[in-house]
Amino acid sequence: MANQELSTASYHRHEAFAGRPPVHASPAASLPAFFPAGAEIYAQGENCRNLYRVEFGAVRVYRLLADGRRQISAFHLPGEIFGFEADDRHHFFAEAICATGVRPLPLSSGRGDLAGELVPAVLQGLVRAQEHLLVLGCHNAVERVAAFLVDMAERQGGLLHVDLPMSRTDIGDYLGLTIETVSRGFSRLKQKGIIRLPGLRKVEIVKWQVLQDMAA
Amino acid sequence: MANQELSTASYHRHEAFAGRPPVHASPAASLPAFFPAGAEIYAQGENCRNLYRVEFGAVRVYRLLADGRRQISAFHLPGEIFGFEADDRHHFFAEAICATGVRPLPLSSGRGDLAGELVPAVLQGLVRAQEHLLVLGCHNAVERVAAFLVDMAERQGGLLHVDLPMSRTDIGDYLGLTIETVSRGFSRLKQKGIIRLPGLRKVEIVKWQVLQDMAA
DNA sequence: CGGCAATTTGAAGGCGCTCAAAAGTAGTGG
DNA sequence: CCACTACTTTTGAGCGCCTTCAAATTGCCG
Repeated sequence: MANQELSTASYHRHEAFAGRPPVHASPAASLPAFFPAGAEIYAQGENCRNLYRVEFGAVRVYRLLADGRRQISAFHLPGEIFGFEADDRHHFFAEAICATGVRPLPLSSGRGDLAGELVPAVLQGLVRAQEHLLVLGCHNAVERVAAFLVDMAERQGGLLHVDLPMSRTDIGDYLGLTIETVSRGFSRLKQKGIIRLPGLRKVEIVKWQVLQDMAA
Repeated sequence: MANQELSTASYHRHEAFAGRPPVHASPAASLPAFFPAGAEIYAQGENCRNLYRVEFGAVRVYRLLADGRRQISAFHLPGEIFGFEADDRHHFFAEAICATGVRPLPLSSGRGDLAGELVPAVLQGLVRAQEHLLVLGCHNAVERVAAFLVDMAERQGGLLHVDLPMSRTDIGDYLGLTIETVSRGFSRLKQKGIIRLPGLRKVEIVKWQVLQDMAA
């Protein structure tokens, strides 16, 4: 499980960033933090110190059950804010999927340009969670994979070439499926000519409309 | 599907309320509205006029797929606020499950005691959605039913006698199961002595700890 | 009591899971 | 540059849980 994502290669690729000044300077925001692949950003039970905005890379937010089952509740891509909690404790784990830069945001600055940015971010998180609920509650395996690809494509700017920073295991734990079933989903979509797989973690969407219809 | 819930009996039980003055008088809040069982509170695509707080009864919030599949994303019980959206349109349907009173709340009153109440309510909605995601993603049929009962019991004050205003169909569409599987889940729990079923829509929890452990 | 609808129970089939093995990739060292 | 190794991903076969279809039962109200 701790795998190639921890390799020195992917780490060093962005290592220089740690010393660079913040890109989007903001009076209220702290300096960005760098996390290598697999690194923990926060853990369940920890105090909430602040929120986070992804600068580059990708983050998985998940919960664990006593018997080891894992539910990834969300992936977060650059520009997205995560780390909201109802009280002052984290109820989830957050980890960098690949080499990732994250900017801590003040938790509840009474004033500041952030105040107007936070409520929409929470609402977007709620919308995403509800969309995900629909997928888990109503969709079969292939439809879930299709919905996942459509979502990732839209969040990467609507391009037809999608980069998946996460492993099949991550996708499985996100979609409530095993890695084998996820893999079969990809294969089925490829076999039907809906997508192509130029690389292990690259997807090219050939028939966008068909894919979107499957995701319903 | 439109069933006994629409019976005149359950309607008239609370009919007198419509003419009663608001219980929790608040300068910013409108008068409460009454909805008989099965009545639509708002529909997907409608403009968001306001939020709502349940005064009595119960509400189901759901989405429909083109082929008729339904995902109930949340039930709302007295005291809870619902109707949040990311933009000015409703993306869900909301219906009264039984005879229900609902108080419309101003959408974004810049000032007023409501302002401090809204953000926690959104966050609670987010927490609930994420908890539900965990259930749909990681739990089997019996565990889902157990989790549902635990949740309902806690939201009704932690009592061991739980009233379920919703039908098995509603529960199935909430848990991503068929009504038959939901029913078998109840039967299994009853057979194991974990719950008793004094009535069709009444549950008595006998072994709280066991039930809670199943729900993980 | 009789009729209707919801719920429960039963039997058979399908989809996804488990177990297992093969194929493909990336990184390391010769 | 190529072989070797460790890992992820893919593919295959059999099984189990949930769904589907069907019938029996229960509860509710006229």
